[in-house]
Parts: sequence; structure tokens; C-alpha cells
Amino acid sequence: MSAGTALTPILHVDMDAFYASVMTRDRPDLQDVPVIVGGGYRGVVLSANYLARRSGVRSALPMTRARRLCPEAVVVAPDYPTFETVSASVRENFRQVTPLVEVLSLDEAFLDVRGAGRRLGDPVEIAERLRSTIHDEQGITCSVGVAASVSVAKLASRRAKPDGVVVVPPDAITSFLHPLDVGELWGVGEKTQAMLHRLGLITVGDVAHTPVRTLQRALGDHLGRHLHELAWGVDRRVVSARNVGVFGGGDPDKSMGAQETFGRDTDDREVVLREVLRLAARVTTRMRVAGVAGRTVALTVRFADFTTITRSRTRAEATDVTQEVYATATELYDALGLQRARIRLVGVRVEGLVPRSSVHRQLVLGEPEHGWSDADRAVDRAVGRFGKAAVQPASLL
DNA sequence: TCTGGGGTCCTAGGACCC
DNA sequence: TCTGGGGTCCTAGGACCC
Repeated sequence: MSAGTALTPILHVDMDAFYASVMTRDRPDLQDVPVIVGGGYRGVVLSANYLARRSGVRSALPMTRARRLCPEAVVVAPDYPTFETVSASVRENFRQVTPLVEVLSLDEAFLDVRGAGRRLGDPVEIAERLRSTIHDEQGITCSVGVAASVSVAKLASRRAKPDGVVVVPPDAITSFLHPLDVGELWGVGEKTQAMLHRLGLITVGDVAHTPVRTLQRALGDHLGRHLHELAWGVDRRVVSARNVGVFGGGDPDKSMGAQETFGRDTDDREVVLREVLRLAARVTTRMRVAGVAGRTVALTVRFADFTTITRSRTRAEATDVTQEVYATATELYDALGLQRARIRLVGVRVEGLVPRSSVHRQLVLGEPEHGWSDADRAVDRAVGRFGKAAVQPASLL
């Protein structure tokens, strides 16, 4: 193993145009045409292949604009179960390299291969072997960034795209980072980039050579310090198999929610509340499967002009009961006192989740012994046996 | 037919408590 | 009593990520 790569044990593996690659891999007819994954009414682009990107199509772009930019593109609806399957197989490939895998999303992960060197070779050899395994088994390509820290590895993988590997040795970190636009840094989005540009800070090098106090005044204590450190390649964040977010085996979720954009805007309270009930049922069903309950219920309302508000209320005790979440969300909605406001989207979220086993409910005087909670569990059993369509709250029928 | 859905984290003000 | 101050909870909003 060369001394250089032994000092760069962090891999960031990122599938290339993941959704688009998966949707087209078994479709010879889609190999040489621009492809956009997304669609649906009022939707956005989830992913686009490299031919479509050449026309300026990017993820999160409204579909209407994407079609205008690339009218010849084939639009394909996403197939999430297949994405999950492919993603699980790839994660298994990762775990054969090291147990230190931090899954960021369906198509991205950090690997710490510090302990794998003797067995599997240096980090670059490991990266290349993973790439060919994934290509052979899944028929899709990925790119890998190799560096001493997660933030630099993440930037390196972007440079490696598509279908490549980029290594940033420790002595090349600042020469790699400093020419990049500040917007490339992980955690700098549109707003922060614009703010930094207004201050005349265009490149990562500009940020590196700005006093921390100045950055903190503009961006707040935390972000200011954080960006200054990132600009010098200082990143104490470690690859943690615990931080796996939505996927199994990691830290539990802190909140669960669901939201839905209406096919067309509505000002009808009945229509909105029927959707709120549907969302409350969806969320609490997931909570009961996960064995969690939460005290805070948050309602999101987005109006026709895209302004978005949230209102939340913390209940005395944690709940996973559909009717209780629905009741709180309804109170929050009615407290808005809306008069004919055009509503585009509603969302329901339950926060402050704790294991259900840690919740001991006070018996409220007059509360039926077998109340809504038992009703929910009966619904869950029926859904488990007969499928989602079998049981719905009465007002959804 | 402009702008999805699932999350996390940070900030800031006010209440409240010691 | 020339009004301090810290810690925690709650709420609302905003930025960001994939």
C-alpha cells in the first residue's frame, strides 16, 4: 500500500444519475435518448440521464420547465421498489468491504476503509473493485471520491463523475478546495452562496482567508465557523454506521411526516381536512410499525403563491393514534382562521418521537378503555392481511 | 400546469424556573 | 432591587440535503 493512499481512507460512493440509470438499464431503446425520471401532475425532475442534462435538465427542476428545455426527452415514472432493491444490493457490496458504512440516501454512502487495507488493498483499489462489482451486478455506474475526510471525499466524488475515481491526497487538499465556488461546499445552498457572493467571497479560498468573526457575523456563529473549517479541509465528522437516517440499523427517526400537493388548489375546508386525515393515518401507521409515538404535531400549509406556514402543538402525552393526531392537526388548521385562501399543499408531521414502550399514558377520566388506539391496531392488522385498500377511515370511503 | 416529498439542523424569541 | 443570568421547553421560520 502506498503511503499516500493509506492517508485517505474515506470513500464517498455516489451512483451516477441513479434513478435514471436504474430505469434505463434494461431498456435498449432508452440508451441513446435523453431520459427524465419524474412526471406526474405538478411534479419535479427526480433524475435525468446525462443526455438530458446536456440540455440543462437537473433534478428538482419543475417538469414543465424540463420538458420545455428538452422536448425530445422520454419521461419515465419512478419505480421506487426497484430503487430500494438495487440500493440494498449495493449496500451489501459496501458491507463486504467494511462495517463502517454511513448510508446517506438510496444512492450515496461513505465508507471508512481504514481497517480493510491488509485484506483488500489500498483505498483506490477498493474503490475500483467496488465500481466493477456494482457495474457487473447492477448494470449501473458510480463514482468514488477518496480523501482523508468525509467532506473532501464528497467533493471529490462529484469531480469523478461520471464513472470515475478522484483521489485527493492530504497535501493537495487546499489546492483542490480553494479554486472551487463556495456553493460547492456541503451545507452551502442557494441562499448562503448568494450571501457569500454579495460579500465578495466567490471561491472556497476566499472563505478560507476571511476572518472567522466576519463569517460568523454574516452567517451565524455555527455556520460561520463550520464553513471556515471546511474551507481549510478541517472536518472532524467521522463515518458513523449509526447515522444512517431512514434505513435500518441506525439512529431512530426524530420525526415522521407526510405531505401532499393537491391536483389543483382548493379553499374547501372539507377537502383539506379529508386530506389531513389521510396524511395522519399514513404517518401514524408508519409510527406504529416503527414502534414510536410523539408529542408534537405539526401542520404545514402551502398557499397558492407558494408561501408556506407551519403550526405545531405539543400534546400532554405522546401518541401514535390516528384520531388524536388528526384532531390536533384539525385544531391547528382551524386556528388559522382561513377565509377562502387557496391552498396548494397540506402536511402532517409528528415530532419528538420516542419508543412507544417508554410511553405510559395517564388514564384520562372518561376515556374508553379500548378507544382509538385499539381501533388503529385492528386497522393495522387488517391492512397487514388484506392490503391498504381493505380498510380506510370511514370518512375516506 | 412553474416550483415533490422525506427528512435534519439551526436560530431566535418568549415563557418559565431556579 | 441600578433590572443578573443560565437552562430548558415551546413555537415559527428558514436553510439545506437527497
